[in-house]
Amino acid sequence: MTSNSIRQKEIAEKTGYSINTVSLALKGSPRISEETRLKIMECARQLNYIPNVVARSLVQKKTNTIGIILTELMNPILTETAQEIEQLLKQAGYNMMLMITNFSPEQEAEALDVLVSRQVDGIMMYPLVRANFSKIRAMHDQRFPIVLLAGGEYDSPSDAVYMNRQAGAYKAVSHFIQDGHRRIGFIRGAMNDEEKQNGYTSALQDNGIDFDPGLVSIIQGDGYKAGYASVQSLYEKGKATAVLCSKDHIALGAMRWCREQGIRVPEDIAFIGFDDIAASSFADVPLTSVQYDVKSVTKKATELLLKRIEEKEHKVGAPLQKIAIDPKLIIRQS
Amino acid sequence: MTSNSIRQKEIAEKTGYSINTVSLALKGSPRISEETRLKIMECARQLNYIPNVVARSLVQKKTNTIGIILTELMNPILTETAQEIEQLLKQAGYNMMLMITNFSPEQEAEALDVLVSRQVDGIMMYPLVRANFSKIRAMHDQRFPIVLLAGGEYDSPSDAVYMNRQAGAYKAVSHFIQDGHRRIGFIRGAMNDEEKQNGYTSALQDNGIDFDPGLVSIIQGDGYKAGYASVQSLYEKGKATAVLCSKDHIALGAMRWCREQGIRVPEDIAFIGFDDIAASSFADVPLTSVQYDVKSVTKKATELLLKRIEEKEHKVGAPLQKIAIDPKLIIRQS
DNA sequence: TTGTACGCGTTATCAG
DNA sequence: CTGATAACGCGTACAA
Repeated sequence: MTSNSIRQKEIAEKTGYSINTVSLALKGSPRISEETRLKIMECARQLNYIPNVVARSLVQKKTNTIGIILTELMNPILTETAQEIEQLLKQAGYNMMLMITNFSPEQEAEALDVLVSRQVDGIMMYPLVRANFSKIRAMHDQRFPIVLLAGGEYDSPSDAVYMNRQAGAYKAVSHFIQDGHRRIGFIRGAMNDEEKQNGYTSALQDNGIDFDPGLVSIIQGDGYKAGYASVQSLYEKGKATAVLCSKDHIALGAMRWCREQGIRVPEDIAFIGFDDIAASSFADVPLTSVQYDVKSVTKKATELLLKRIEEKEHKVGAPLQKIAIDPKLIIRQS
Repeated sequence: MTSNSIRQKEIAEKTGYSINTVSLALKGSPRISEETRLKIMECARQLNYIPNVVARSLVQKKTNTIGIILTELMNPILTETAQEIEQLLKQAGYNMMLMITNFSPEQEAEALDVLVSRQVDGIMMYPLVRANFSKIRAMHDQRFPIVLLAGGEYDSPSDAVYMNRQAGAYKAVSHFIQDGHRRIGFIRGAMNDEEKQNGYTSALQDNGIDFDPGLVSIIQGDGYKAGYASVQSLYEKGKATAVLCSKDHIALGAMRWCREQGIRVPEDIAFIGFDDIAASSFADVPLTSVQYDVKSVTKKATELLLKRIEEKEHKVGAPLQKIAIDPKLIIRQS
């Protein structure tokens, strides 16, 4: 695009060879003699030749671009996810087109369309809701490589790699129960926390504890503030002695409130969060947390996606694959 | 790329019109009759036609893609920067190719090359070091639209939008001095904090305070841990009564150490950080901080970049532009 | 070892 | 209003 943009044509004219020879020489084809190859390479270097990947993509039907669709970036899990994927893809010779949906089903659908029209070789996405599952299923059925980064509870319409959130919640609640807790609260977001709640309720059930809707609090907005504001009702209303929070931020906010009220953690009330963010280990009372293993998820997901792309190139069929990664409970003092 | 990938050719055959007519009809050209336009649109919808943007880009010499180069993503400022830019670009009809350099000059240079070869319409970057300035200058001189997101202190080789870090540090130190502090420490990272140090030293100088190298601590690695570990030496060695930290994380870590030691903030030692991250307002002693106004920076930068792209399309010349945004000092209790 | 001819899917130019 | 025809820059057969 730069004004001095030079193409293979120019270096062909300059060296006296045909465009074809230039093309072959530049990619080091053995069919070109060492001598002319060097001559051409040297000329290309002097003219500062930069290949036009768009043209190459058109003829090769391959862009070496992967689309990434995330609901947001400010969530530390997704921040790390994006960064890890970028690194892994780069190592494999791919680049990344990033799309943020802001939790909007319309933007999610739009992102899928845009990426397809841009001929990306594959898509990784952190899906929002079921809203676009039919679309995703259709793409998968047409053998478009698409890997979801979540999808435990539901019938994934495509390949998926995910942390088993339900198992994580189950582990956390079981840990509370082992410590003697019977009245266990749960603070969760309005969306996307169904799996965690399933783990919460089934752990209660398996231990013969009745589910009390009054011990579940659904919050909105910033986790820290909402945790700070919502824990009071659980503490007073049901006298919960332990609270599972669907995010560490929520737990940290709640613990802040407790400290200000002179309520001791974990003696008076215990907490477990999700995701094991950095701040959790540094909290006044280091927070026990269900770890989200970003590196494992992104690694598996990238491997799976690249495998799908390769399979497609070789027209190999393969069944839908779902990879669940079991979270660890990082036990600290809360 | 999907197996059923259908092109304008198919819908031309299906409807009996020429490829050309199809192309024009699909983009709603007034030169096509309403009737045939509807017929063609309907057919396209039925066949689920999706335009091939790669082919379009090749002929139009425009990809509607912007390259973003960042040193990392885990820094909350950059996380928000990436997210904001994505939103702004999307609104303007562009998509974003994201590259992370991991603070490596080689990766930064590589990223520039890749983006150019991918024919992006422009680049926004958070530059690492001067290592690639000559390359950037060359690109800018060839009228390649490229906007830097930092670049106060040095002679930017290209258009730039940035927070005036030096002014921020100056404000912070002046604030300390107004409060009666004379022994003011500075904890900074090994790289990219020269501007802040310049502001620090010039504020000292302007107030007749001698610069004491012993009061400057250069740290490495995670800010929180490093702040926690490094503040002791400043407190003991020089009995600093106030410390400017080049990041909020550092200040938060340092304040944590103080609390554990029974040192009162701000009575025994005061702190100011940089960037005003969310956690700062929630700290036990809410942290005074030099705010980084991400939204302003990204907005100005995007506007400037898109203007440059337009100018280039219309072959208009324009002088290099540098936009500095003055940071606010968010005064809290620390 | 090298050159010719054609195609990738779309838009742009010019006739009709 | 519509249709040929030629680009865009590169890669791949096939021929020489």
